[in-house]
Amino acid sequence: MEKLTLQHSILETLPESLRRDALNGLQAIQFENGKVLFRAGDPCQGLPLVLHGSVKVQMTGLSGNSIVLYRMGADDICTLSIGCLMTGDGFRAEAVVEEDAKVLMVPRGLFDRLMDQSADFRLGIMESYGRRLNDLMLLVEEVAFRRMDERLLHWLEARAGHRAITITHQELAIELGTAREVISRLLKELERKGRLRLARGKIEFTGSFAE
Amino acid sequence: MEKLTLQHSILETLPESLRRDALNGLQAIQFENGKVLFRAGDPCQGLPLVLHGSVKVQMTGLSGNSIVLYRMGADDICTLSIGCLMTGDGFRAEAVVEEDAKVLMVPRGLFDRLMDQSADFRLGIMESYGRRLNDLMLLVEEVAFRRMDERLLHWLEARAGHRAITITHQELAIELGTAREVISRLLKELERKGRLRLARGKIEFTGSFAE
DNA sequence: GCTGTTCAGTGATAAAGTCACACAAGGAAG
DNA sequence: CTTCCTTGTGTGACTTTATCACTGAACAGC
Repeated sequence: MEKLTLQHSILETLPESLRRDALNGLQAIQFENGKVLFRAGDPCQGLPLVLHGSVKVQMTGLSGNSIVLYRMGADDICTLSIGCLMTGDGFRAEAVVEEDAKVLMVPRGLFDRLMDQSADFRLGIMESYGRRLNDLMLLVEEVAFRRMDERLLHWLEARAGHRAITITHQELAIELGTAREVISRLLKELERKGRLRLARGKIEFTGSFAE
Repeated sequence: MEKLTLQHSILETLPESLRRDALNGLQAIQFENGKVLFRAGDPCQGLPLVLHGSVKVQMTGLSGNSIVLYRMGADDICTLSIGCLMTGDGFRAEAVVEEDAKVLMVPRGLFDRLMDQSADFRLGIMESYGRRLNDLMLLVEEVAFRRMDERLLHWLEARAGHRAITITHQELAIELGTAREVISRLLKELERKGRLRLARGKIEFTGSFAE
């Protein structure tokens, strides 16, 4: 029954013997909300496979500002780790748990073996890499050319399913890679337009957001 | 003697039989300056291995502005192509030859076979992916948090080995993902400070750049 | 020479980032 | 219940970038 909670699609495709073998060398680690999977500079211990929960990967610039690069959810692979695992370099970014997460850590040796013996595993890794690269390219485009009010609106709309969300302006600024003041002003503007209502640490959507 | 020109480090590590086998299925393609390897939307034909020359990969936003994401030089791999090759999606970016380049095109079948049979090949691919991901992360950081004058100066300093460079303000704007006018003003400012001299389509470095 | 095209310079204005500070909400300790 | 402290928010002033709308200079091809 413990095994049922260890399912990750990239392991499901393995031939039974290899899969059983792999799972023996692995153990799921439970991370609580707010826990840090790795920090900038940390060496990479292994490839994390996210079983469930949500982890955000963000990086901090020399200026001290931060930006969220991408998130990992159920059935995701921490692609960033592979590069660090290969080169032995430390991480450039940090990973913070947003929703309690369960993670499998695949050590270097096992990773190499799986890459060697399973074409499906290789395919899964390659696809994951491709997606991540695409995500980052889109992020570059967004940061370089999109206006902040559009980006904020887009971010909010993506979560407007809820009646309200719990987030501070500072956290929202890190999501979009800007300054807290900018977010405060844009949100105030949206409140004036009647699209939402602001409270300390909380944003309530009103009318026009619920479509 | 033709073979001598087909060397690429990732192929050098292959066992002799596999290598000979691989090279038979490959042919080098010569690209002239200005030629486009692929455009946004194009499907991926195979994995390009750059033998020599220089190719820049850039993307264009909805707004019509462009930014250079990274460059590939001798012995590089077009990592971006792998993802497209795997998922079958079209490219999000375009690749333009800057210096006449010779490129080997590895088709999907051969790529799979090399991934299957050579641990060194896999390692090379993975390292390349890791580096590219790091590059893009750094680019995000730069675009999001660095000031344009610093970025321009940094870009110029990286090429100050030459006495002068041939580039238009528009091309420089695409390098940094900004508008032509911004570059024109910043360059004018640097000229006023005596750090360079401007001419149509050319920038000459003076004094303080040559260290 | 003329003519069209590509490049560069610049003012006006809007958007975004930075700095500095005021103040309000909520929790903890007395 | 006060008082104190931390955290979160609002805002003015100013700088840096982006965008728009032009102008004129440099060059290429008749």
